[in-house]
Amino acid sequence: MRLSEKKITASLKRHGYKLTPQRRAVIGAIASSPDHLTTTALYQKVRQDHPAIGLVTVYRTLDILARLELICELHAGGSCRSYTIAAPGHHHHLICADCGEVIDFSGHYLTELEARLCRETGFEIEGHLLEFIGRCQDCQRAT
Amino acid sequence: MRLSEKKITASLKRHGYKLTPQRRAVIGAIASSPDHLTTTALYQKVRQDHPAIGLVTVYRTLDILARLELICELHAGGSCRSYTIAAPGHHHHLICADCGEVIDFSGHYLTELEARLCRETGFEIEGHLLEFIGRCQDCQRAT
DNA sequence: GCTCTAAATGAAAATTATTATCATTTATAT
DNA sequence: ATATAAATGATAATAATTTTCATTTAGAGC
Repeated sequence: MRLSEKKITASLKRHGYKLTPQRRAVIGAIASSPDHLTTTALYQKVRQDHPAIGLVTVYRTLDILARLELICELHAGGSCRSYTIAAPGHHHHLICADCGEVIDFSGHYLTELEARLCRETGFEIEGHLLEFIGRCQDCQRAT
Repeated sequence: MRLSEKKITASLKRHGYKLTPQRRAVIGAIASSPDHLTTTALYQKVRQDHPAIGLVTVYRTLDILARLELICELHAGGSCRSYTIAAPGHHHHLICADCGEVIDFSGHYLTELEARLCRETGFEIEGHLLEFIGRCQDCQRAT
């Protein structure tokens, strides 16, 4: 279950951040897209509603949202970093190596492994990222 | 089991790439480090033996090696991209959120999940990346 | 070993992504 | 309504990566 826009703004306020129109616009843009978007893509999307917004503000907002774990940051091939609304505890992606499509899937397959790694390495594990790389149906056909 | 330097150079030749001293130096540097290194870190390491090498050549070599899947590319927090010798089929990392230490661990925990995802989504899965984010023992103590 | 040629290199410039600075504006507690 | 700390946007700075291009070189063929 993805976080709602309302929960996100509530969490921002709870943490003492002001709720500016710019922040609302960024949250709106990210919440209304099912996909992972890069900072630049998001900037362009936000500007449709809010032409005066600065790229820097988008960066700053994403930074805050990611710290609060309200959005999910994904690092992948080439030009790094993209974001999507967080689905708490789930960071499971299926990424198409050709077209870059990202599908999220849910599941808690890793609890046991996580416990074992804690024991064996002394790491304190905070989260995980599981990505499968492959080719989506469309790109398979396109070959 | 990590790929040996010899296997890497053999694969390069097999694919029609020339074996230049620069490429040997980059391969040597990456093979002799147990850690993930960023391009810049690697550049500095290579320059100890080969002071005249250009940063561009390091980029180019890493690019080729990554394409041939002879090294493993890791995208993680902040200043992206680091590399280590590939251990075919294993892309399992334990990353410290504080100091950035990366520990590789082995295991084949995902085969079953992978099969299920193929069935359900029609993706053709080529590989995966499993990262646990947490804090290593040193950084836990440092708090 | 010597020659030739396509491939590789390195210097420099160009792009792109991200972060810092700072004067101005604004959300919100009072 | 007002005061003020926080947020914004323009600009500049930094960092990471890629492109360009003239020069050099690995290695195939003799």
